[in-house]
Amino acid sequence: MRLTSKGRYAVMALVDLARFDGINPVSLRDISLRQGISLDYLEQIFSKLRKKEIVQSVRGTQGGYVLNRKAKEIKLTNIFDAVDEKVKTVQCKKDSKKGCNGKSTKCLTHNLWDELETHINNFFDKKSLDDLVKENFERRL
Amino acid sequence: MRLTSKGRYAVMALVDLARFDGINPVSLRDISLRQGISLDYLEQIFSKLRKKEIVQSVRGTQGGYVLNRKAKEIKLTNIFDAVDEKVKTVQCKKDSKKGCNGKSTKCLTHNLWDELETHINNFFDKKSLDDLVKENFERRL
DNA sequence: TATAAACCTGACCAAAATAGTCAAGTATCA
DNA sequence: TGATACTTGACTATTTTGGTCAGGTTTATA
Ligand code: FES
Ligand code: FES
Repeated sequence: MRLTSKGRYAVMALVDLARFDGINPVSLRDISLRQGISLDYLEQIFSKLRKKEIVQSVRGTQGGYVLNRKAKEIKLTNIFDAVDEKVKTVQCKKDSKKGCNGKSTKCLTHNLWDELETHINNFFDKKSLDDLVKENFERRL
Repeated sequence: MRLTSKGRYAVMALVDLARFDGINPVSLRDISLRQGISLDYLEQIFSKLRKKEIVQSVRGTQGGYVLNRKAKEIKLTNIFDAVDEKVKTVQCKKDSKKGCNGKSTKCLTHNLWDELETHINNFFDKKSLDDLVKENFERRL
Protein backbone atom coordinates (compact mmCIF):
# COMPACT_ATOMS: atom_id res chain seq x y z
CA MET A 1 0.00 0.00 0.00
CA ARG A 2 1.52 3.23 -0.98
CA LEU A 3 0.41 6.78 -1.05
CA THR A 4 0.78 8.46 -4.42
CA SER A 5 2.64 11.67 -5.04
CA LYS A 6 -0.45 13.38 -6.26
CA GLY A 7 -2.17 13.07 -2.91
CA ARG A 8 0.99 13.87 -1.03
CA TYR A 9 1.66 16.97 -3.11
CA ALA A 10 -1.92 18.16 -2.89
CA VAL A 11 -1.80 18.22 0.89
CA MET A 12 1.70 19.64 0.98
CA ALA A 13 0.75 22.49 -1.32
CA LEU A 14 -2.40 23.25 0.60
CA VAL A 15 -0.58 23.41 3.92
CA ASP A 16 1.86 25.83 2.34
CA LEU A 17 -1.01 27.89 0.98
CA ALA A 18 -3.01 27.81 4.19
CA ARG A 19 -0.20 29.50 6.07
CA PHE A 20 -0.93 32.66 4.10
CA ASP A 21 -4.67 32.33 4.31
CA GLY A 22 -6.29 35.72 4.63
CA ILE A 23 -3.03 37.52 3.95
CA ASN A 24 -2.57 37.26 0.19
CA PRO A 25 -3.02 34.88 -2.73
CA VAL A 26 -0.19 32.42 -3.18
CA SER A 27 1.13 31.73 -6.66
CA LEU A 28 1.84 28.20 -7.78
CA ARG A 29 5.29 29.35 -8.75
CA ASP A 30 6.06 30.14 -5.11
CA ILE A 31 4.70 26.83 -3.92
CA SER A 32 6.66 25.07 -6.62
CA LEU A 33 9.88 26.70 -5.47
CA ARG A 34 9.31 26.29 -1.76
CA GLN A 35 8.11 22.71 -1.87
CA GLY A 36 10.10 21.44 -4.80
CA ILE A 37 7.11 20.34 -6.85
CA SER A 38 6.98 20.70 -10.62
CA LEU A 39 4.94 23.74 -11.59
CA ASP A 40 3.18 21.93 -14.41
CA TYR A 41 2.18 19.15 -12.08
CA LEU A 42 0.89 21.61 -9.50
CA GLU A 43 -1.30 23.16 -12.13
CA GLN A 44 -2.98 19.86 -12.78
CA ILE A 45 -3.56 19.37 -9.10
CA PHE A 46 -4.93 22.85 -8.46
CA SER A 47 -7.24 22.62 -11.40
CA LYS A 48 -8.92 19.72 -9.62
CA LEU A 49 -8.92 21.46 -6.27
CA ARG A 50 -10.60 24.45 -7.83
CA LYS A 51 -13.30 22.34 -9.46
CA LYS A 52 -14.10 20.82 -6.10
CA GLU A 53 -14.26 24.29 -4.56
CA ILE A 54 -11.43 23.81 -2.13
CA VAL A 55 -9.48 26.75 -3.50
CA GLN A 56 -10.30 29.86 -5.49
CA SER A 57 -8.12 31.41 -8.14
CA VAL A 58 -7.12 35.05 -8.38
CA ARG A 59 -5.90 35.96 -11.84
CA GLY A 60 -3.46 38.58 -12.97
CA THR A 61 -0.27 39.95 -11.50
CA GLN A 62 0.07 39.20 -7.80
CA GLY A 63 -2.60 36.57 -8.32
CA GLY A 64 -2.55 33.01 -7.15
CA TYR A 65 -4.80 30.80 -5.12
CA VAL A 66 -6.68 31.26 -1.85
CA LEU A 67 -8.67 28.82 0.24
CA ASN A 68 -12.32 28.71 -0.62
CA ARG A 69 -13.39 27.48 2.81
CA LYS A 70 -12.07 27.77 6.30
CA ALA A 71 -9.06 25.61 6.94
CA LYS A 72 -10.90 23.96 9.78
CA GLU A 73 -13.58 22.79 7.41
CA ILE A 74 -11.25 21.22 4.87
CA LYS A 75 -10.62 17.63 5.81
CA LEU A 76 -8.03 15.37 4.28
CA THR A 77 -10.93 13.37 2.91
CA ASN A 78 -12.03 16.36 0.85
CA ILE A 79 -8.56 16.91 -0.53
CA PHE A 80 -7.96 13.30 -1.46
CA ASP A 81 -11.37 13.08 -2.99
CA ALA A 82 -10.71 16.15 -5.12
CA VAL A 83 -7.49 14.82 -6.62
CA ASP A 84 -8.85 11.27 -7.05
CA GLU A 85 -6.56 9.74 -4.48
CA LYS A 86 -8.86 6.90 -3.56
CA VAL A 87 -8.42 4.37 -0.82
CA LYS A 88 -9.06 1.10 -2.57
CA THR A 89 -8.61 -2.10 -0.65
CA VAL A 90 -11.16 -4.52 -2.06
CA GLN A 91 -10.72 -6.04 -5.47
CA CYS A 92 -14.36 -6.51 -6.30
CA LYS A 93 -16.86 -3.88 -7.25
CA LYS A 94 -18.39 -2.76 -4.00
CA ASP A 95 -21.98 -2.55 -5.08
CA SER A 96 -21.91 -5.76 -7.07
CA LYS A 97 -23.00 -8.91 -5.33
CA LYS A 98 -20.28 -10.91 -7.03
CA GLY A 99 -16.95 -11.56 -5.39
CA CYS A 100 -13.52 -10.77 -6.74
CA ASN A 101 -13.13 -14.39 -7.78
CA GLY A 102 -16.11 -14.18 -10.06
CA LYS A 103 -18.19 -16.35 -7.78
CA SER A 104 -21.56 -15.35 -6.43
CA THR A 105 -20.36 -14.86 -2.86
CA LYS A 106 -17.82 -12.40 -1.53
CA CYS A 107 -14.35 -13.82 -1.01
CA LEU A 108 -12.89 -14.94 2.31
CA THR A 109 -11.18 -11.65 2.90
CA HIS A 110 -13.66 -9.14 1.56
CA ASN A 111 -14.86 -8.15 5.01
CA LEU A 112 -11.35 -7.62 6.23
CA TRP A 113 -10.44 -5.20 3.47
CA ASP A 114 -13.64 -3.35 3.97
CA GLU A 115 -12.81 -2.87 7.63
CA LEU A 116 -9.36 -1.67 6.67
CA GLU A 117 -10.80 0.87 4.28
CA THR A 118 -13.01 2.25 7.02
CA HIS A 119 -10.10 2.36 9.40
CA ILE A 120 -8.01 4.41 7.00
CA ASN A 121 -10.83 6.74 6.07
CA ASN A 122 -11.41 7.47 9.73
CA PHE A 123 -7.97 8.95 9.87
CA PHE A 124 -8.63 11.18 6.90
CA ASP A 125 -11.98 12.30 8.20
CA LYS A 126 -10.51 13.50 11.44
CA LYS A 127 -7.63 15.60 10.15
CA SER A 128 -8.33 19.09 8.92
CA LEU A 129 -6.03 21.44 7.10
CA ASP A 130 -6.15 23.67 10.13
CA ASP A 131 -4.80 20.86 12.33
CA LEU A 132 -1.88 20.43 9.98
CA VAL A 133 -0.94 24.07 9.92
CA LYS A 134 -1.06 24.25 13.68
CA GLU A 135 0.98 21.12 14.23
CA ASN A 136 3.53 22.45 11.85
CA PHE A 137 3.70 25.77 13.55
CA GLU A 138 4.16 24.19 16.96
CA ARG A 139 6.96 22.03 15.71
CA ARG A 140 8.92 25.09 14.77
CA LEU A 141 8.82 26.63 18.23
CA MET B 1 -3.74 4.20 -1.84
CA ARG B 2 -4.45 0.74 -2.99
CA LEU B 3 -3.80 -2.69 -1.73
CA THR B 4 -2.01 -4.93 -4.20
CA SER B 5 -3.18 -8.34 -5.29
CA LYS B 6 -0.13 -10.00 -3.89
CA GLY B 7 -0.99 -9.02 -0.34
CA ARG B 8 -4.64 -9.71 -0.89
CA TYR B 9 -3.97 -13.16 -2.34
CA ALA B 10 -1.49 -14.06 0.38
CA VAL B 11 -4.04 -13.47 3.09
CA MET B 12 -6.82 -15.11 1.13
CA ALA B 13 -4.76 -18.23 0.55
CA LEU B 14 -3.69 -18.42 4.17
CA VAL B 15 -7.23 -18.16 5.44
CA ASP B 16 -8.17 -20.97 3.11
CA LEU B 17 -5.24 -23.02 4.32
CA ALA B 18 -5.81 -22.27 7.98
CA ARG B 19 -9.25 -23.80 7.85
CA PHE B 20 -7.60 -27.21 7.41
CA ASP B 21 -4.91 -26.57 9.94
CA GLY B 22 -4.08 -29.74 11.84
CA ILE B 23 -6.19 -31.86 9.51
CA ASN B 24 -4.05 -32.27 6.40
CA PRO B 25 -1.68 -30.39 4.15
CA VAL B 26 -3.39 -28.23 1.56
CA SER B 27 -2.11 -28.26 -2.00
CA LEU B 28 -1.70 -25.05 -3.91
CA ARG B 29 -3.73 -26.58 -6.68
CA ASP B 30 -6.71 -26.79 -4.37
CA ILE B 31 -6.29 -23.25 -3.19
CA SER B 32 -5.92 -22.11 -6.76
CA LEU B 33 -9.18 -23.75 -7.72
CA ARG B 34 -11.15 -22.67 -4.67
CA GLN B 35 -9.97 -19.08 -4.60
CA GLY B 36 -9.48 -18.46 -8.28
CA ILE B 37 -5.83 -17.51 -8.03
CA SER B 38 -3.27 -18.50 -10.68
CA LEU B 39 -1.25 -21.52 -9.53
CA ASP B 40 2.02 -20.07 -10.77
CA TYR B 41 1.41 -16.88 -8.88
CA LEU B 42 0.54 -18.78 -5.73
CA GLU B 43 3.85 -20.58 -5.92
CA GLN B 44 5.71 -17.30 -5.92
CA ILE B 45 3.74 -16.14 -2.92
CA PHE B 46 4.17 -19.34 -0.95
CA SER B 47 7.85 -19.44 -1.64
CA LYS B 48 8.11 -16.18 0.25
CA LEU B 49 5.81 -17.30 3.03
CA ARG B 50 7.93 -20.38 3.53
CA LYS B 51 11.15 -18.39 3.71
CA LYS B 52 9.66 -16.27 6.46
CA GLU B 53 8.56 -19.44 8.28
CA ILE B 54 4.90 -18.75 8.12
CA VAL B 55 4.15 -22.02 6.36
CA GLN B 56 5.89 -25.35 5.97
CA SER B 57 5.83 -27.48 2.86
CA VAL B 58 5.06 -31.17 2.73
CA ARG B 59 6.43 -32.76 -0.39
CA GLY B 60 5.25 -35.70 -2.40
CA THR B 61 1.85 -37.02 -3.29
CA GLN B 62 -0.83 -35.78 -0.92
CA GLY B 63 1.60 -33.05 0.04
CA GLY B 64 0.96 -29.35 0.28
CA TYR B 65 1.44 -26.66 2.86
CA VAL B 66 0.69 -26.40 6.55
CA LEU B 67 0.98 -23.49 8.95
CA ASN B 68 4.32 -23.28 10.67
CA ARG B 69 2.96 -21.40 13.68
CA LYS B 70 -0.34 -21.21 15.43
CA ALA B 71 -2.92 -19.20 13.56
CA LYS B 72 -3.29 -16.98 16.57
CA GLU B 73 0.35 -16.03 16.35
CA ILE B 74 0.34 -15.08 12.71
CA LYS B 75 -0.56 -11.42 12.36
CA LEU B 76 -1.39 -9.64 9.15
CA THR B 77 1.80 -7.71 9.70
CA ASN B 78 3.82 -10.90 9.39
CA ILE B 79 2.07 -11.94 6.23
CA PHE B 80 2.42 -8.59 4.53
CA ASP B 81 6.00 -8.37 5.57
CA ALA B 82 6.73 -11.79 4.10
CA VAL B 83 5.36 -10.95 0.67
CA ASP B 84 6.85 -7.45 0.59
CA GLU B 85 3.54 -5.69 0.74
CA LYS B 86 4.84 -2.60 2.46
CA VAL B 87 2.87 0.30 3.80
CA LYS B 88 4.69 3.25 2.40
CA THR B 89 3.30 6.69 2.98
CA VAL B 90 6.31 8.97 3.22
CA GLN B 91 8.29 9.85 0.16
CA CYS B 92 11.63 10.37 1.83
CA LYS B 93 13.95 7.77 3.22
CA LYS B 94 12.93 7.32 6.81
CA ASP B 95 16.34 7.16 8.40
CA SER B 96 17.79 9.98 6.34
CA LYS B 97 17.69 13.44 7.82
CA LYS B 98 16.89 14.93 4.45
CA GLY B 99 13.36 15.67 3.38
CA CYS B 100 11.59 14.43 0.27
CA ASN B 101 12.22 17.77 -1.39
CA GLY B 102 15.97 17.34 -1.06
CA LYS B 103 16.16 20.00 1.61
CA SER B 104 17.76 19.47 4.97
CA THR B 105 14.48 19.52 6.91
CA LYS B 106 11.54 17.19 6.63
CA CYS B 107 8.69 18.46 4.50
CA LEU B 108 5.52 20.06 5.83
CA THR B 109 3.59 16.83 5.71
CA HIS B 110 6.18 14.28 6.76
CA ASN B 111 4.76 13.97 10.26
CA LEU B 112 1.29 13.46 8.96
CA TRP B 113 2.24 10.54 6.73
CA ASP B 114 4.19 9.01 9.49
CA GLU B 115 1.13 9.11 11.72
CA LEU B 116 -0.91 7.57 8.94
CA GLU B 117 1.56 4.75 8.56
CA THR B 118 1.37 4.00 12.25
CA HIS B 119 -2.39 4.12 12.12
CA ILE B 120 -2.54 1.55 9.33
CA ASN B 121 0.05 -0.71 10.88
CA ASN B 122 -1.95 -0.76 14.10
CA PHE B 123 -4.71 -2.42 12.20
CA PHE B 124 -2.41 -5.06 10.79
CA ASP B 125 -0.80 -5.72 14.13
CA LYS B 126 -4.09 -6.46 15.76
CA LYS B 127 -5.54 -8.91 13.28
CA SER B 128 -4.40 -12.50 13.42
CA LEU B 129 -5.08 -15.29 10.98
CA ASP B 130 -7.10 -16.96 13.69
CA ASP B 131 -9.39 -13.94 13.95
CA LEU B 132 -10.04 -14.10 10.25
CA VAL B 133 -10.90 -17.77 10.21
CA LYS B 134 -13.28 -17.32 13.11
CA GLU B 135 -14.98 -14.27 11.63
CA ASN B 136 -15.43 -16.15 8.44
CA PHE B 137 -16.87 -19.15 10.17
CA GLU B 138 -19.34 -17.05 12.13
CA ARG B 139 -20.50 -15.32 9.04
CA ARG B 140 -21.53 -18.62 7.53
CA LEU B 141 -23.82 -19.57 10.42
C1' DT C 1 11.21 -48.53 -9.14
C1' DA C 2 8.40 -45.80 -12.12
C1' DT C 3 5.43 -42.17 -12.16
C1' DA C 4 2.62 -38.63 -10.92
C1' DA C 5 1.72 -35.16 -7.68
C1' DA C 6 3.55 -31.37 -5.72
C1' DC C 7 7.04 -28.16 -4.65
C1' DC C 8 10.75 -24.83 -6.38
C1' DT C 9 13.26 -21.26 -9.12
C1' DG C 10 14.29 -17.71 -12.13
C1' DA C 11 13.51 -15.33 -16.19
C1' DC C 12 10.43 -12.98 -18.79
C1' DC C 13 6.55 -9.97 -20.26
C1' DA C 14 2.22 -7.10 -21.05
C1' DA C 15 -0.86 -4.00 -19.15
C1' DA C 16 -1.91 -0.48 -16.06
C1' DA C 17 -0.89 3.28 -13.13
C1' DT C 18 2.03 7.05 -11.98
C1' DA C 19 4.42 11.13 -12.35
C1' DG C 20 5.28 13.96 -14.73
C1' DT C 21 6.43 17.25 -19.40
C1' DC C 22 5.08 20.16 -23.17
C1' DA C 23 2.57 23.40 -25.85
C1' DA C 24 -0.55 26.72 -26.54
C1' DG C 25 -3.43 29.31 -24.91
C1' DT C 26 -6.60 33.23 -21.82
C1' DA C 27 -7.38 36.64 -18.22
C1' DT C 28 -6.01 40.49 -15.42
C1' DC C 29 -3.34 43.85 -13.08
C1' DA C 30 0.03 47.55 -12.89
C1' DT D 1 1.03 46.67 -23.24
C1' DG D 2 3.72 43.86 -21.14
C1' DA D 3 4.39 40.62 -17.43
C1' DT D 4 2.43 37.52 -14.47
C1' DA D 5 -0.29 33.84 -13.49
C1' DC D 6 -4.05 30.87 -14.31
C1' DT D 7 -6.14 27.12 -17.77
C1' DT D 8 -6.43 23.22 -20.65
C1' DG D 9 -5.42 19.17 -23.03
C1' DA D 10 -2.46 16.10 -25.08
C1' DC D 11 1.38 13.41 -24.73
C1' DT D 12 5.10 10.32 -22.72
C1' DA D 13 8.65 7.89 -19.99
C1' DT D 14 9.17 5.16 -16.02
C1' DT D 15 7.72 2.14 -12.63
C1' DT D 16 4.82 -1.14 -10.62
C1' DT D 17 1.86 -4.80 -10.93
C1' DG D 18 0.20 -9.08 -11.92
C1' DG D 19 1.01 -12.27 -13.79
C1' DT D 20 3.03 -16.37 -17.45
C1' DC D 21 6.38 -19.75 -18.87
C1' DA D 22 9.93 -23.14 -18.83
C1' DG D 23 12.38 -26.23 -16.64
C1' DG D 24 13.64 -28.17 -12.96
C1' DT D 25 13.74 -31.30 -7.98
C1' DT D 26 11.69 -34.05 -4.34
C1' DT D 27 8.93 -37.62 -2.43
C1' DA D 28 4.93 -40.89 -1.56
C1' DT D 29 2.88 -44.75 -3.23
C1' DA D 30 1.22 -48.16 -6.46
S1 FES E 1 -12.44 -8.33 -2.20
FE1 FES E 1 -14.57 -8.25 -2.39
S2 FES E 1 -14.98 -10.31 -2.88
FE2 FES E 1 -12.85 -10.37 -2.73
S1 FES F 1 7.67 12.73 3.33
FE1 FES F 1 9.40 12.77 4.60
S2 FES F 1 10.17 14.71 4.17
FE2 FES F 1 8.48 14.70 2.90
